[in-house]
Amino acid sequence: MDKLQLPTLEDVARQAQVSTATVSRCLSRPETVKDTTRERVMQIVSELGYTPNFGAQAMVARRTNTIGAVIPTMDNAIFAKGLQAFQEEISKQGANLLVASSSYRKDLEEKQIRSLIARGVDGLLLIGDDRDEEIYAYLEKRQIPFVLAWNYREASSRTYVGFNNFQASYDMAKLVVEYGHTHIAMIAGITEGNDRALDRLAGAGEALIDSGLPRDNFTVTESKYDFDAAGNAFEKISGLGRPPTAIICGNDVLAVGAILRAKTLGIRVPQDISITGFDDIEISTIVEPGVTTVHVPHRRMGTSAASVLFKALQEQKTRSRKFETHIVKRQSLCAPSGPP
Amino acid sequence: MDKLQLPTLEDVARQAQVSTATVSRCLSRPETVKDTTRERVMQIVSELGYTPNFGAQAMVARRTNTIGAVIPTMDNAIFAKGLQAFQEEISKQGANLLVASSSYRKDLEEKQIRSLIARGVDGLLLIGDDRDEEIYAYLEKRQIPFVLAWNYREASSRTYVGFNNFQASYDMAKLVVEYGHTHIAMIAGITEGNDRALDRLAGAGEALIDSGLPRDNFTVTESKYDFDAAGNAFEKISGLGRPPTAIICGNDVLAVGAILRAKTLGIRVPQDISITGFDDIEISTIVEPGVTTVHVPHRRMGTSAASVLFKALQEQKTRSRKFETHIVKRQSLCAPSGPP
DNA sequence: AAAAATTATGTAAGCGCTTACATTGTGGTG
DNA sequence: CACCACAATGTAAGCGCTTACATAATTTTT
Repeated sequence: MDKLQLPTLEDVARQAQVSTATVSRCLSRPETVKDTTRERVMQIVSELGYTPNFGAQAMVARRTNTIGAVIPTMDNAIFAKGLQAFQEEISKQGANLLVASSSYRKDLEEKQIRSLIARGVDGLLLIGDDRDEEIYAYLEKRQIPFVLAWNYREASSRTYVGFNNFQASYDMAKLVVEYGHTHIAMIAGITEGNDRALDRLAGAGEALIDSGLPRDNFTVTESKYDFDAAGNAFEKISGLGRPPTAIICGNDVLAVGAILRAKTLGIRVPQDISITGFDDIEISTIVEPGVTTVHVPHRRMGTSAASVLFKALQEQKTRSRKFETHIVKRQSLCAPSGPP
Repeated sequence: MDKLQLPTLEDVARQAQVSTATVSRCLSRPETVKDTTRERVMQIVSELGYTPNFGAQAMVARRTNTIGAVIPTMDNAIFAKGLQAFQEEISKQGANLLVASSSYRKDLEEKQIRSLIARGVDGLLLIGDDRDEEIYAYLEKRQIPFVLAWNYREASSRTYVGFNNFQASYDMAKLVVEYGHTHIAMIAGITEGNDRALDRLAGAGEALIDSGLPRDNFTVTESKYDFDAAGNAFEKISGLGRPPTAIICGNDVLAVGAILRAKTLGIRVPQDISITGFDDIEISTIVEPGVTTVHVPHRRMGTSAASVLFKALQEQKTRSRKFETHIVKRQSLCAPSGPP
């Protein structure tokens, strides 16, 4: 069977005995058409099950009412919550969301961005800001409004909707020090192409230096965001000659992965070693001990990203939006139990 | 500043001193153009940063290379994993994914489906099959290929890519009975508009009847998919005159919610009461005790849904694809500890 | 080397819609 | 009742692209 021939504006016009212009007006600005005519037209429209052709409409309107989003992965509670909220807001505004994922790979992300633009998205949601200048230039050139989410930078001409990863991580590290820890490790996310991971690493590092701890007391490992990889990183760290008394993790997945492995190894958290997380996703409350972590307002951030983007679409200008984070204390962090 | 005037095919053609047809061919079927010409054209294309206009292309090609998906929510590991895999496959095929969520509401789902179709999606991914006949008629009329995922029905003309929720739940209930439980409750998902939840409820019910248990020994509560609601359901059940010794939960979120509340109430799982889940999402392995649950191959299902859809797009016919599930035994289910 | 076959390119007709502008209809004014 | 203002509708020119078909260039065949 052939691709069905859908009814066109002209079909409606013919049957309603009016011109295509009138039908078009009935649909887009009904108040400009006489009541009796409009009723007759709309009758035919629904009779025929007419729906305007998207391509044609997009072509002449020069917009698609579609927003694109490129996120590292959907399969991760960190982005899922925010993205869901983003989508809801988009939908509320009568637009649609085109999603692509980059698997945390710069090259793939660039490909996805270009693809979404070729698909005619009106605006873009991107995560973080670590990408080639060339991409920004392209975005600029094509005049595509975009917002950078999940991070925030004070002095920047770009539009951010997020929080200060550096500061939040700094605060967490300071807290760990306040608890009395002097030998600290960090399991960071892969920092390559991930400004959030890098900022969190840098923030923690600076806090420890500011606290006067010798550099040697701070060990850093990078790990992929999965339980097993984090577990391996934990195992390596805990096997060190003089293991740290606390591990700051770049996010909750890493923290939970570390805790799970600790259990396997018979290491008690937090008595033997403290562990902290970042993001405050669900699993942090489920694992035992609960993870002391940085709470991030995922949903509000997603919703806000959408509204900022819409504002950019209507007016020309936008302003960044900064969210505050705070530390949620659970059980995975406590004071070190003295020298072994 | 005005909307930037992007370069068109004609701009490229003029600068490369060829016709628009040649430029178009360079882009779509490069092998039909002489090497020297093609190189000259491509040079200009990249110089101008030309990207074909989506609307125009879609209009004449009568396809958008876009697949739509309407899922209950992205903010839930159940769909996130599968959707991510679905998206990856779509992307591999050079198409894009348009996502919408229905919040488990039939009316919203219908709206989203219509909206996606108006946006010109070439095919659709839908979850389950409980929706008005009218929608199927519409899909049929517009000849939009679609697959129904996360469920599977033997005798149906529609295309399913999923598993037998009824059977899987039946098996789980049978297992619970085998362990020796005779008083059993179920915390089901909201079954209204959710065939998976309904099938799981029905499957468990039938298993208990087949096992010869009196109907009165089986209590059913429906609950939203969140920890707190599930916790409330658990509390209600555990407060009954003669509480059941096992609770079969419609999915893992419900099971974990129940376990969490049990802890709060000082009820031991599984010693005092056994709890089972469904879906085998991450949290089932993290919570203590680990949840005995039905493992579902989320990623394979997502990938498969995409390929089935592409096959539908190319040829006309598709076949459903059934996945097998199996029970993963963890610690939340054990034999009842004898009469209280 | 001319004819035939093959390859490369150009011409132009749409695809379905919106909208500026032109035309026609309607009712109010002097 | 001629004239004007305004409302309702129609006409037709694109929007940027693909592609069938026509034409020109090149290679193969005899």
